[in-house]
Amino acid sequence: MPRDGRVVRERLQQAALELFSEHGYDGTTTTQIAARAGVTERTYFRHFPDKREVLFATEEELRDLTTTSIANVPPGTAPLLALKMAFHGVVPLVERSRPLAEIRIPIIMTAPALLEREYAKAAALVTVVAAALEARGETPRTALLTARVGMDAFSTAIRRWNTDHSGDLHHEVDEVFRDLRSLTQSLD
Amino acid sequence: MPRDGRVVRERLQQAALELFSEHGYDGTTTTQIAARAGVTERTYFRHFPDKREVLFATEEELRDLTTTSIANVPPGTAPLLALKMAFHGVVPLVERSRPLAEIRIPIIMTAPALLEREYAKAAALVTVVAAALEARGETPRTALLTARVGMDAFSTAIRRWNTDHSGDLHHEVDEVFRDLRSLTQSLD
DNA sequence: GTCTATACTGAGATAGAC
DNA sequence: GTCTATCTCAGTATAGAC
Repeated sequence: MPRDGRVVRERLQQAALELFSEHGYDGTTTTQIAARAGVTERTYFRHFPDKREVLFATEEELRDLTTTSIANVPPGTAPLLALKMAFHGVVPLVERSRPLAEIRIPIIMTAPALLEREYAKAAALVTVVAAALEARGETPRTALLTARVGMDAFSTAIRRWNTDHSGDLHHEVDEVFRDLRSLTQSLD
Repeated sequence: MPRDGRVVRERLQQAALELFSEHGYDGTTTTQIAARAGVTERTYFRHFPDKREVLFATEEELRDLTTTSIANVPPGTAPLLALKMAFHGVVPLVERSRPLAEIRIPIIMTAPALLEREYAKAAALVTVVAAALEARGETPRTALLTARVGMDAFSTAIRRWNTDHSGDLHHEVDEVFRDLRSLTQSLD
């Protein structure tokens, strides 16, 4: 058995994907995941703090790229526009992740415990985005509202891109921000 | 021991509030909650599906009032404006709930497991709001985006109202929707 | 790596409310 | 008697302590 931590970690992730797909989340035990990866249950919990987290370890890359994308938008850009521009920089990562997402999402949808973790990850991302906006000089008030609305827009774009099987996520991002603009026109 | 289900349920909720405040969420067992309410642990799980849910049973009232408030907005009103108007109808309930919220929120903030449930409840509310908008004739696409953005606005207003100790939630609602309007101006 | 506490589940028995 | 709420008992799996 390889002792390389990264290898073990990836095997655990792969084993979890397989077992959750085969027997469902509730029908799979952490012992089974560990066994299929060739390690003990104790080793599983050294890599992931709980049974759910094995499915969410990919979020870090998204978080980091989002943060740097926001930081790279030219200074002085209005906050929501800055997010829209930054999201275009994140599109390639999301597009690359589609094959994995097509396995992950059906699993997550069937287990309330996993859905909760998904929402928590989204909330954590909003916090990170708000911090990135504050680093650009926005006030905490503006940063938080903008981060929430912006992440709504981006996740809505991704959702439409997935469900409508549309080819271009860039296009969906632009469209959802246009929708956002017209929705708020009615507030005058 | 009283066999009335409602009485037992409320005693479990009260016991949980007390014990979580005294010893924290992790420092409290479901057995202790049940014992303080004068029932067995098994009875606790008859009333609440898990240890967290005892703190979230009040959400139903908010959900129902939100739904009816949206339905009562005059037909033909633009969707985001309709939500803003509906939220003003929900304000009294939120204001009335403040004393309980002041006990609940500090507990929730200290336990990641409770935070996750809070996010899940918010997501469920977004789904309900989207359905209420669809019932008004909006397309699913518009309904979902509007529901997400609208609930962001409302929860941001409530958050500002709580942290700034401002007196009037109506005012915060109006202000956050004005903020939303000006944020999206930059998208042109 | 071992051991244990605790969250949670299922089946069947029992006790009040009507 | 019927129904529903609660209790008893026995167990599994997660997660954390040692």
